Amino acid sequence: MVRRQARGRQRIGEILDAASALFAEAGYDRTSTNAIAARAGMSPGSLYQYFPNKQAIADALSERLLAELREAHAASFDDTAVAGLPLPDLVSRVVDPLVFFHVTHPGAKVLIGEKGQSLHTGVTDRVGSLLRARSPELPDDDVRRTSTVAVQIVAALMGSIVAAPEPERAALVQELKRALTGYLATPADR
Amino acid sequence: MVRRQARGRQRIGEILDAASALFAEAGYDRTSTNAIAARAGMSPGSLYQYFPNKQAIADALSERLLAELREAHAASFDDTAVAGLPLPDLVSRVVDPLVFFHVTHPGAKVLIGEKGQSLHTGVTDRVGSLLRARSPELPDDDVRRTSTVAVQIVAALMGSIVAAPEPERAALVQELKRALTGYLATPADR
Amino acid sequence: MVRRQARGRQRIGEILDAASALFAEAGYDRTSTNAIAARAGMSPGSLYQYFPNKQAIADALSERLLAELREAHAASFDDTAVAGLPLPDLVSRVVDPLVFFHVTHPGAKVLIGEKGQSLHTGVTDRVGSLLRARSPELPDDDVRRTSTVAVQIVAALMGSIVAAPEPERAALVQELKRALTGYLATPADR
Amino acid sequence: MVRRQARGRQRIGEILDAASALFAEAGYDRTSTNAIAARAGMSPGSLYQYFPNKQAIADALSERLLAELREAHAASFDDTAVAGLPLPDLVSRVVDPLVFFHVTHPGAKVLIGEKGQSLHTGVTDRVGSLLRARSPELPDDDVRRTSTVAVQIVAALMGSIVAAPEPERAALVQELKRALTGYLATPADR
DNA sequence: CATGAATGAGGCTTCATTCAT
DNA sequence: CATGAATGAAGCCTCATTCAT
Repeated sequence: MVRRQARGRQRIGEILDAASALFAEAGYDRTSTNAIAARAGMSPGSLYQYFPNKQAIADALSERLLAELREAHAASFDDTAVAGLPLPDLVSRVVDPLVFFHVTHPGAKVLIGEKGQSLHTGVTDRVGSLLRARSPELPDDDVRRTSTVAVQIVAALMGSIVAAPEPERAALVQELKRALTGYLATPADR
Repeated sequence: MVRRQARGRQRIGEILDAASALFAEAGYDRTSTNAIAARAGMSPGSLYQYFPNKQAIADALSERLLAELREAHAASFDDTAVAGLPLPDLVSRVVDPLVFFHVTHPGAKVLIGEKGQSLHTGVTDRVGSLLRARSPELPDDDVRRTSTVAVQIVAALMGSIVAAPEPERAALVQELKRALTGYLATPADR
Repeated sequence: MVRRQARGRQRIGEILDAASALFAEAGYDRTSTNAIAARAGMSPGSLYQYFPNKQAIADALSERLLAELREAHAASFDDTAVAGLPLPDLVSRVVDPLVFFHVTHPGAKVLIGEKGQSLHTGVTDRVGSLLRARSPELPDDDVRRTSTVAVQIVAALMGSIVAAPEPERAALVQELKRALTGYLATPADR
Repeated sequence: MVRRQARGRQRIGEILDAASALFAEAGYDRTSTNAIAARAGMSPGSLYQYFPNKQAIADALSERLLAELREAHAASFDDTAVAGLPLPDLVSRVVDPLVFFHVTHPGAKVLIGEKGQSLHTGVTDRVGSLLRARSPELPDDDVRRTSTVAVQIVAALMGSIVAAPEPERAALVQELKRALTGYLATPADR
């Protein structure tokens, strides 16, 4: 029965892989559940053994992406050591795995940035806690707003970055870092 | 026959108004052409007299939005006088009408930011020419890249700005300006 | 434009005819909307131009059947002259057109008898008003109960009657009349 | 292997219990075999070990209901002593256990009354033999017809009876008895 | 040129049934 | 015999587009 569960997990993974690829290619609305099932090598009925409806697939995909993202970031630095880093270094430590992640998971760019989808929320929270660690005196509202803006900037540029061929990609990543650094270094008021 | 053309232009305008409203409410995919026709007070058949298919409506809407946007910006400053402005002032002169425009035309936020749609391209070109005016010595590639990034930042935040209720909206606009100022003020290299 | 409406009414009629036949053959659940459309000589999409969903077709069919039934009964006697009739005659005047009606509209037997469907309610109300006319002193609850029971008896036997070939059919109609006469002639209490 | 068979019988019973409950809740068509299996605490595959298809479950359930019904009736009186009873007493002796049975087995009301399902046939035969015992001189056709009609009347009203809350239920049972007594007491001809 | 009925492919989802384990 | 994942046809309904009037 442990085999059963392992098999189930694998099939869920296949579904999410297929959905990720198709969402990346055509977006959520234009991706049919039958197409996801076909790409995952199963029948439509099987897909519905694992997910109750199309939205649930997107949700689960968001969850998985978020988890993988957390893992990737955890490998890049630990939150406690963050307060002392110079801003450009911090930005690089955050952005680089993020870019790698998105290049590796092109499906992410469709889900991230859509409010209410858990990935977006999760990433924003994570960035918020980083900001909080660096600026403990900042009001909660400002932390939330700044992290939201930062995440949206990243999300906005990520599409171009992922789509760009390699020489240009690096340049765009530079630009993203410049934008974030410039944004976060600029005093909030005035 | 001049009357004919005037009538046609008006009907096209009605279609675009309807499409704009519906795209804003539900997005492109979830807006049906029949709904657009109904909102525009005409039959589906009539709609197809003016547009060959759904995408053409979105394209025409993008064109019209771009034209209106140009007009709005032209009223805010003239390109030739831009070189001397301090950066924060320039940003405000660009961003404020843009925000006003998007608040007034909520449909724009669905179309802007989608690559290949003419609005996006047009706005990027326009920003590029502003950059060029301020930094004549910058390589073409850098101008293009910087303007693309700037436009994407604006597009990314515009959604939240339009959606936010007024006290928060102003705060988000501040953040957008901070982001742009910070980005453009930060030296490209290093 | 009057032609348009006439055409629409006709197509609605065709849909109801088709639904009636199929409901009679297989019942509501086993009748597909695509089958109704096909039998009505139109595409599934056209059907949905006239009805928002499957249940609405059944409802409209019930309404139409009820109206036709009212007409048939109105031709058989007028309510005001009913009080003086001997019970067997009254029963015949009610039952005969009903039987003719059901033989002519086999779809009716699926809809009648299902509580909450308007035909059933309508017929019960009508029978109730007949009872009320004959026995003005009867409590409301008894009128309702008696008419409900009478209608259910008719509905229950109608299936066999419609299904039976002619010599047997007449015999069953006799039985139905006997049942109703016996029921209504028997004093309620004791 | 006796254990085997005992186990099998028990599982069949569980399936029929589950089916009975679900048929009562939603009807035959709207009850899925998977739901039956789940309610019976087994897998779909196991269910199909005992029944070749969905209809066979309904058939077996009808058989079982009929057997239980026979048992209930046998406890209420014996056929040989029936000839001498006054009609109202006979009706009560038949109807009361029937009502109790249906209240106890709500699933029965979906199956009874559907021609060709064995429960209906069985009940009709039983009533026929009662009639035959009381009126030995009656032609076979009349016996069959009368018992069919009587059973259909019972079946028709049973739905309302089972569905009604208690004060109303008793009243409806009274009505049912009145209907049967009236029907059977009324001379067949003229 | 307007109309709106008509089309039919296709989307999401369910479910009776089978089969590998 | 049990399990439950797998199947795939089919059901209800939508919608971009066309065409007769």
